[in-house]
Amino acid sequence: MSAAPSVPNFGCTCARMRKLTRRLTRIYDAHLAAQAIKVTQYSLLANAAAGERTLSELAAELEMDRSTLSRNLAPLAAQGWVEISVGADSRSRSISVTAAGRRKLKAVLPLWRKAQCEIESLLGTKSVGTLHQDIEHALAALPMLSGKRA
Amino acid sequence: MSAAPSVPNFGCTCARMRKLTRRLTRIYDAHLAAQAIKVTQYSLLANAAAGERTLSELAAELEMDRSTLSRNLAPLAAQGWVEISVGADSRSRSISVTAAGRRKLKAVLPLWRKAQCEIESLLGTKSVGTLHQDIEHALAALPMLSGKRA
DNA sequence: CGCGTATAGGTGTAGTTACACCCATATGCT
DNA sequence: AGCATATGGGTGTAACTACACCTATACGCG
Repeated sequence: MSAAPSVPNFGCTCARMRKLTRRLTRIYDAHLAAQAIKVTQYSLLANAAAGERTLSELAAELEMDRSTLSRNLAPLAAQGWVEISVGADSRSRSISVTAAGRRKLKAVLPLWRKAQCEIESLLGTKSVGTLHQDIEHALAALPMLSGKRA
Repeated sequence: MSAAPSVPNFGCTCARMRKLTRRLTRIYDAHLAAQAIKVTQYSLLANAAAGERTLSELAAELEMDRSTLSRNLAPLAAQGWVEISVGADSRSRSISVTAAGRRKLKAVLPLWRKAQCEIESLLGTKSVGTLHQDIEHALAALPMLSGKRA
């Protein structure tokens, strides 16, 4: 099926991805609501907890515009979960997760796990696996196009 | 691999989806930029072109919050691509694509096609197929959770 | 040392997304 | 007819996303 892409709506990979992303985000957010945190924030916090890095480094990892990351960090900083300090290079900002941030991560983890388990039980562990593989394959094959070209 | 979901970042389906969605959106947007339209807007316009419907009906199809759709339609209406008129039920709004909107769709289609073809050639037609299948499967299996519960 | 350029972040602007809440209208029941 | 309730949309608020552009700092070269 779908020999040539002629019907945009049904065949648009981006639109489909976005639709599923909306659905997934709502499901995760519903689970995490009890801890008053969104899946986007939890994910960002968890990434930041992997080690202190500059804003640019973290943005590159997440393939997110630096300005986007800057703004997404703001609510986390406001809650005291991350600290944004001036780095060695005084132009740069060093992002680190605070003790409160680590406590928050611990508190949210079981809720995230429940969400993830729900997804896996609804989709089947196997399906989730292939979905992850597909995503990984796409991330490996597609150009990043992030921020500035070259 | 990934027996039990213990490492949130790497195993979070939502985070992975969001990351790939960011990447895809940037790629499509780069192609569509020549026609000064975003893939989200093009997709919405194409959906709306399938037939005149109320805002709620369209929102249900797209699984988008009604307020979200309302706001996403605003720029399209501002460009004169869609018309938002009062429906039979005077509380409702009827969304229809204008002649200009259809012309726009025609003009953008080749750009969208180029984007979609680039994706398919980078990923492989087969991979895109399985990705679409996985997405479809997920959309069929996961609860909508949209708007108001029940 | 000083100047030109490159780099790190922030701001302005704009669009995407959703929840809570409000207003207006429609509907149903008495 | 009249009131209670349900439903369709809009607004307020807040977060996510990115591009263009600006500022400040760093770095390299003469």
